[in-house]
Formats: sequence, structure tokens, C-alpha cells
Amino acid sequence: MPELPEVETLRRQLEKEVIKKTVADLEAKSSRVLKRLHPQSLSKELLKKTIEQVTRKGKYIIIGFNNSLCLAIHLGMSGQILFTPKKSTRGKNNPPEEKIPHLYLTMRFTDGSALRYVDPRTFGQILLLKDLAELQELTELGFDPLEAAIPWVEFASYLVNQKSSLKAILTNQSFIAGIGNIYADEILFAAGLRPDRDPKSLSTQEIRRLYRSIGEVLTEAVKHRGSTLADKSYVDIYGNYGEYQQYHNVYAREAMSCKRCRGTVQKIKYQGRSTYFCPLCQR
DNA sequence: ACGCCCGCCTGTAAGC
DNA sequence: TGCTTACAGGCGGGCG
Repeated sequence: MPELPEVETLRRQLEKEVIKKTVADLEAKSSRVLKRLHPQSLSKELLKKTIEQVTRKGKYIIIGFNNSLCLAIHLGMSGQILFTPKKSTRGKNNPPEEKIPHLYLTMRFTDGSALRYVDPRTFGQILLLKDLAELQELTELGFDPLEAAIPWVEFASYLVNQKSSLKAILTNQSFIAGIGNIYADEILFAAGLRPDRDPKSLSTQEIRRLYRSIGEVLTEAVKHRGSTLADKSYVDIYGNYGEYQQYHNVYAREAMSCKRCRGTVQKIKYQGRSTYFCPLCQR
């Protein structure tokens, strides 16, 4: 589910819904999602605290409280952050809490609304940080391409010193934070470059095109509130699907015709992951 | 030394 | 139909 556009969509929605809200009650289920964090200490630390800001770094959502503590959430492959407004009617989309499968955290606010974290595959992480700087140390994240893009010359000089392929570089979180398998493929299509291309062989023009494509694809994807794939596992905080999948040029379009050249989109297994590209448009 | 592949989980879908 | 296998957008650890 969760690459930068999806996480940024959640961040914007959370900013609208939970800023200035005060925690009335917090319930957490002990699991590897919480790592070594104890449910009781988590609830003790955050009880009666007020949310001041919701930020994002790469694929992490960071909820900042008025005691300077931050709850950092990484959604892994299947994590969902869901918001329930104060007067929630119990219906099909709002089952009683005990019926929600894979629920690991419920944060209720004083106004009766609530935030939940749900994660079937439990690859996600919930971390309690003393402050924002701690996340950086913890994860060695690279630059965020939407919040803090680096100058393109710096981008270029990094690229030409790399030994791995373009796709590996794009998905390396310690260089660029936030790009995963879907958006790497879409960015490479937009740039007209093959996923297995050796960065040392890139012309200046190609580097510029790649740099531009990163910003354009991610911005466009945020505009359409991220991608929900066939498995429907990505939903926003209201349970709605994203719409950027309609605009995918290659991802999950195996054997379909290329939207640019009418060639055929290929699916290969590359570095252990599904990779989609157009062999005619991308070189 | 570093790029890369496995395994961690559950759910779903395709394949036989 | 039903069992088995493969695969899924995450990442860290360990291996070659």
C-alpha cells in the first residue's frame, strides 16, 4: 500500500482531522508492530496529550504531541490508518471494534472521534520518539523528494558514483525517501529509462529527465490520492480508494499496450520484485 | 565490502 | 470444488 503519495495523502487528511485533538484513551495490542514498546507505557505517555502537527518523512507518518513526543508510523505492506468521526453510526463500514481484524492501536480523542491502526501482515512499525531528530538517526533516511528535494547537480553527482541499477537507486531509502516498487517503475517510464540501466551510462539530459520525472510522477500521484491496486489494501483515513492507478503507464499493465508507443508492456522479475516497463520507450 | 536475495506475515487468486 | 502454490506495494539481516 504505502509509498510516498499514499502516505502524503494520509498525512494531509490527518492534518485536517486530528490537529488540536487531545487523547482521551489509548488502547494498543502488543505485537511486533509495536516492537519493544509496551502498550501501557504508550498509553501513559500520550494520555491527555494534544496533537500539534502531522508530518512525513519518506514513508513515515509522524504525529507530534505537545509534550514533544512523536508517534512515528510506518505502514509496511498492509498497514492502514483509519479515522472515525465523533458520531459514527454502526454500519457495515463501521463494525464494532472487537470485530475489526488485525487492529493494533486505537486512539480515542476527547471529542469522541478516533484513530485506528490496522495491519494484517504486521510489517508495519509504530515507534515512539523523543523528537523528530530521532527518526533520522533511527532510519538513515535520504532526502524527501517532495518536501526537501536536493539540487539536481547533487543528484547527478550521486548517481554517477553508484554501482547498482537505476531501479535499485530509486528505491534505496537512504538516498531518496519514499519511492517503492510502483513509483520506481512509473518514474522510470516517465523518464524513458530502463530499470536495469547503469547510472554511469546516463547523459546529462537523461539525468535531468529522471530528476524531473521523480517530482512530476509523485506530485501527480498525490493529486489523485495515491494508488489502490487490485488487492484494495490501500485506503485513505476515511476508507476511500486512491485513483492514481488509472494513470499508471506500466505498473500492473503486463501485456497491455504502451500508452505512449503502442508497444507491449513487459513484466519481469528484477532484483526479486515485479518490474514493469516498455522495452520500446525505455532505454 | 557491498549488492542482492530471503524471510518475515496474511490474504487472495491462479493453477492443477 | 478443493488443495497447493505463487505473489503482493515494506525492510533488515545475512550471504555470496
